[in-house]
Amino acid sequence: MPAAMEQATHLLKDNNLKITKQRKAMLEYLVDTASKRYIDVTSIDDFMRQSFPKMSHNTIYRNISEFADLGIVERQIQGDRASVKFQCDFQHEHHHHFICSNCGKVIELKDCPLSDEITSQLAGCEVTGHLFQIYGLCPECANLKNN
Amino acid sequence: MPAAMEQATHLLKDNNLKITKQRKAMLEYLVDTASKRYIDVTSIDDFMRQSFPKMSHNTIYRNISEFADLGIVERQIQGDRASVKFQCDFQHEHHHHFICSNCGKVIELKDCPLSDEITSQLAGCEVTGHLFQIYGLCPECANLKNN
DNA sequence: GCCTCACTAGTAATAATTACTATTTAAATG
DNA sequence: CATTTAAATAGTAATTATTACTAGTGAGGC
Repeated sequence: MPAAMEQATHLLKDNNLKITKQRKAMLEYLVDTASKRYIDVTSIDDFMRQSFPKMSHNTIYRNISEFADLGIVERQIQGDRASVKFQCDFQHEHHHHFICSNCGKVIELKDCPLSDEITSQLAGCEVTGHLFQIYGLCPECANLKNN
Repeated sequence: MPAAMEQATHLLKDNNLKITKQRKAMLEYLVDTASKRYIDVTSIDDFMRQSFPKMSHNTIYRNISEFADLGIVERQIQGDRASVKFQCDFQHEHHHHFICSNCGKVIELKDCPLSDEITSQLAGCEVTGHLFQIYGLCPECANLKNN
């Protein structure tokens, strides 16, 4: 079992969630397809229901929600589609991403732009989070477009 | 007529779009309520249809789209709701925002975190845009919460 | 004031997501 | 290993947000 699966199932157990066939199948699919790119929720729904015709929307959406709550996947709207990506690494240090707007692929960035200079402009505010992302075409998609 | 309305109607005319009662009413509402905060699209829909019971969803959504295309409003997903904000200033220089996750209010930031150091990590990529936003509670909402 | 084309109302369809409930199953326990 | 039980699931239906379609209307140029 790949490390990512280990970590994910561990997290489920720690939270009294059962390792069902459905969850396992979903996690495997996500590790395979959404480890380095965002994939939209409806195509997860489509795929799972093709592979397991008896699976209900409910199950898929609920599980995605739970995975997100546990930090197993990261939710985000790409373009106008609700998407998720498998968490890069559970013990990974804070970082940001370049995201290909064509294929959803992500590239990790080293820097975090949050600085004292910036937060000092926010006197009285309670800062809870931030988002920094660069968009564009990854080398592969840029090539395809220019040829 | 406030400057923002002037600019917006000018932009519409320049693009062969007519200044209809419906558009005017929507713009007025947006200038009033969405100049310094994000407001979600469904509540625009609700409000407009309360004020003008004969207005159709179609009209509201189409106009929001057109306003967005012209840069009159800025679209964004806040939490999980499609939201818009009136454009800060049409000739305003590039900047980013702190956004209150409770009330949607925005505070402008001076800095842009995009640097050569960062883009140099993206060899081969075609960068088309970026997003930098800080989230949290504005001073008012932070106060409310702590009392 | 008239004409034309963009715009709108009204209705209906679609897509994505959530709700509900009877049944099933993972996994804890004896 | 058999029993038990809370959690999860399937199946169906509802809801919510958004878009499509078409006949009729009105803004604004002439």
